[in-house]
Amino acid sequence: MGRSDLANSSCPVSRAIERVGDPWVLMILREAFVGTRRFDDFLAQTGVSPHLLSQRLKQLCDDGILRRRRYCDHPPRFEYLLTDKGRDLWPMIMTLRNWGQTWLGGSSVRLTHKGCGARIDPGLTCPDCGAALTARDVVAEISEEFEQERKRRKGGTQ
Amino acid sequence: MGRSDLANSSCPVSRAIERVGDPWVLMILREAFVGTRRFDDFLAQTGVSPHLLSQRLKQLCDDGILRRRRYCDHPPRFEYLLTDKGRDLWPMIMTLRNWGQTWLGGSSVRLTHKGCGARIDPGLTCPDCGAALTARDVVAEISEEFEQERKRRKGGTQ
DNA sequence: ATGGTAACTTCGAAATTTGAAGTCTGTCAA
DNA sequence: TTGACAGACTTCAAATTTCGAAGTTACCAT
Repeated sequence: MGRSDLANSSCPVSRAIERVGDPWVLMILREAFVGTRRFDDFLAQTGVSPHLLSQRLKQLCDDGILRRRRYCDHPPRFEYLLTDKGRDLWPMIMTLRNWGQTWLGGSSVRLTHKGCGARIDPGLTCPDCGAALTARDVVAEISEEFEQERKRRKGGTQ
Repeated sequence: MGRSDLANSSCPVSRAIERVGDPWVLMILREAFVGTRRFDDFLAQTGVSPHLLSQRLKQLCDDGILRRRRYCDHPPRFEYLLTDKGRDLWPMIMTLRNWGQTWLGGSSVRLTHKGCGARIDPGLTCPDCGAALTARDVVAEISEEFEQERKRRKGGTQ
């Protein structure tokens, strides 16, 4: 398959991984959710090299996850803002937080729900009955297309 | 900072990214949740090269996310199983699915909640009041330690 | 003894990443 | 009017990682 083919897979998980399955992209997103907008701040807080940061920001803009906005004309200055598509990746970062805090220890980040004021650790729930969900509680049914893709690969062809 | 320092950060998100913020690790996890256990099946279904697969599986075992179990003595044969720590990464894969399906289009994966039988798209909710959550609904308060780490970096030192 | 399966390992070429240094455009303070 | 500074990058050589094809080890079946 090769990594660059992930985007064309019949699996929505693969397609998503192609866009955001990169440590620096995830670090950039974490920062964006904390309010970071400027190149040099991403640089300092993520620890990525300037070359890579430049590449990744371009890629994230191309993918519609961030947008580059000129916030000063003279001299030209730019900032990077989350789009709706980008903001919808917040559960990814939350899930990383939850897992990191549960299984990796170390210092923590506390979350408060503005709506009800409770201090929370948000998890996945069934939108229908409200029950908390784990891997065992859900059955996944993949598309016919994806089923075919898997069989083709199992055969060893491609 | 450099990528290898992520593990020691005061941020639980960074620490998690160090372990699972890699496209092949995520693909391996996706497969594991679908029931894949054997080397050659991971190989075929993820498209990773055998060398990298070997490395990543080792790393995932070291991190306690998978465990390597001998399922045949003669000849020696091994399989890779999710641990509790690994199974707890299921929300990551779900979140990737949700986002990929919403924003990237293409074929989909349907989920059914065993408990209530409903076809669902699970999202994050407040465990206290049950409301669905987005980035705007939650305030994050970072640890004093992490605050310090950020200030140090902002200064340009390190 | 030939072919097949499973789980890997090896290796050279190709691609990516790192880190330090430099560039460009303009502001501000002395 | 000169020099320091800020922000947003770009460049480049060296180091590291990844790719893909081929090979290895250990068995079983025919």
